[in-house]
Amino acid sequence: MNNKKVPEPVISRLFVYLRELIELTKMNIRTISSGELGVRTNLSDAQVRKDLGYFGQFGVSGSGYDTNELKVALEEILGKDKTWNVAVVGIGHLGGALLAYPGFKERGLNIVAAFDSSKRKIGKKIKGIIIQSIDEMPKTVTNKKISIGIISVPAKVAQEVADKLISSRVKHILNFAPIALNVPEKIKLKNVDLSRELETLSYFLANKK
Amino acid sequence: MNNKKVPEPVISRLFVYLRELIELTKMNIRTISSGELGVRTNLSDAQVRKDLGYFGQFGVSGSGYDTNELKVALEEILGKDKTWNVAVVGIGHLGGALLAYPGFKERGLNIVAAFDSSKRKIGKKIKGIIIQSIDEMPKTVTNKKISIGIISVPAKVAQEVADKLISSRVKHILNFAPIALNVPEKIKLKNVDLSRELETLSYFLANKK
DNA sequence: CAGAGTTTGTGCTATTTTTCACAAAGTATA
DNA sequence: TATACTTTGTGAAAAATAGCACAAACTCTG
Ligand SMILES: NC(=O)c1ccc[n+]([C@@H]2O[C@H](COP(=O)([O-])OP(=O)(O)OC[C@H]3O[C@@H](n4cnc5c(N)ncnc54)[C@H](O)[C@@H]3O)[C@@H](O)[C@H]2O)c1
Ligand SMILES: NC(=O)c1ccc[n+]([C@@H]2O[C@H](COP(=O)([O-])OP(=O)(O)OC[C@H]3O[C@@H](n4cnc5c(N)ncnc54)[C@H](O)[C@@H]3O)[C@@H](O)[C@H]2O)c1
Repeated sequence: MNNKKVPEPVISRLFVYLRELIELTKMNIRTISSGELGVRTNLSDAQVRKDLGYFGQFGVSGSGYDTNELKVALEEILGKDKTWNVAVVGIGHLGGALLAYPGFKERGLNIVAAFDSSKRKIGKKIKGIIIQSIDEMPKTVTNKKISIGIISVPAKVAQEVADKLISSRVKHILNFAPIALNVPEKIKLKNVDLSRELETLSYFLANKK
Repeated sequence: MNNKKVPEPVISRLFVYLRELIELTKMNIRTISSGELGVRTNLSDAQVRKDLGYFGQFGVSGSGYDTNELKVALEEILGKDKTWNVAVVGIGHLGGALLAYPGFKERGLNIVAAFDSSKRKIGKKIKGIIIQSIDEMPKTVTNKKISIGIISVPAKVAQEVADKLISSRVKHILNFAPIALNVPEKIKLKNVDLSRELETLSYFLANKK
């Protein structure tokens, strides 16, 4: 165990290990080596060990990691014993897909509120959640203890939606709009830029050797 | 201009610069400094200049970059003069959202085919595209010159879908299923793991200082 | 056109992240 | 219990990425 701050890529990979460990325990596989875990996650054995090394010593020389023990340890480290409430803003194609996805809840991320500006949509119920007007955001965020906001509105209104989320006291934001948002230091902002991912692939087509 | 290989994060950012330059030219802003471009994209001025430096010298000391000139140069570098054909496999919530998104076409990424395994869906038409059976993939990929495949099927069938795409001669893959896929070296694979993005945010909630 | 002010391009430095590589600690076998 | 494996944990090296800082190049102003 060391005390250095943990790089974000490490955190991100821990979720991948955890996901795999959940599968392994379901399959009743009791131990796994860093090498095998690496194969299953497309990462190197050294990477697996180094990542875990940020949080302690979980393995046994010669045999590897106890899958259940490591799973429990990672759940603890990653806060998987807790659940978090999430709001989605912009219930269009993407927002609707997010609302419909059961995988978030399975991972302790409960979408408990949905907001949109369209008169046609407000009041409609999707997957048990009533779409609300933006005006109700501050009240709802407080009442429902929402800590994460997802932005899936068009780019040109994304900044104002971000500001509204922040003034409503959401802690962190996941943004799908293809635009750079400005948020205060303390707010953790993650961007998912789908066009950019696809475009990057197209670059390799255009510049193939 | 230097000859070193271009890091992928650089490529990715060039698309962000380009997007901004398109806005700037629309707004009839003729020149922009690296500093200002950095502010607009949440990047440092040095980063902007370094990134551009991989491809040449585009700026003018004392005044900055000609927006239109740089836009044209980036379009050339990034292959934006060409268009690419894309197939989506798995027309569920997410696949449907991707099909409906007009932004891809605007960026030269044409979704020209959709595949699903569900009898209920095959034959149905979404946004002008008829959903086909997986069996038709090899023929369609060839006929429609599809070079990128998007995987939006459940994780447990994602590998077989990837294999099918590859044997159908798709060049690169964008994968939304939360699982590590194995693909040949020459295939560029990008993963978008939405749960992981959200979970990473929840980590910072669980471990806030 | 001289002097003040801007901004680029880039070598160098710093930081972050990954990989290497091996002693130490365990397991398995007989 | 000895011997041959296997696998961990981790410093130290390497690679990848980002940031600094400044001479050189250009603009602007009076
Ligand atoms: N759908 C995709 O596959 C895709 C791909 C890449 C990027 N994106 C990005 O994701 C975002 C959402 O995409 P989408 O396809 O779901 O768009 P969409 O048009 O289907 O949905 C946008 C929704 O936001 C709502 N909205 C508009 N202004 C609002 C406001 N001020 N407050 C609250 N709600 C508001 C609209 O009523 C609509 O329901 C966009 O920024 C888009 O660029 C989407
Ligand atoms: N929707 C989300 O917000 C979200 C979030 C995170 C991750 N994901 C991931 O994205 C993927 C798609 O999610 P979704 O919500 O669209 O799921 P979905 O269930 O709505 O759609 C999946 C589609 O794939 C089709 N399918 C199943 N097996 C197939 C096969 N062998 N060949 C072709 N098509 C097949 C199904 O018929 C269905 O239409 C999943 O891997 C999911 O884990 C989705």
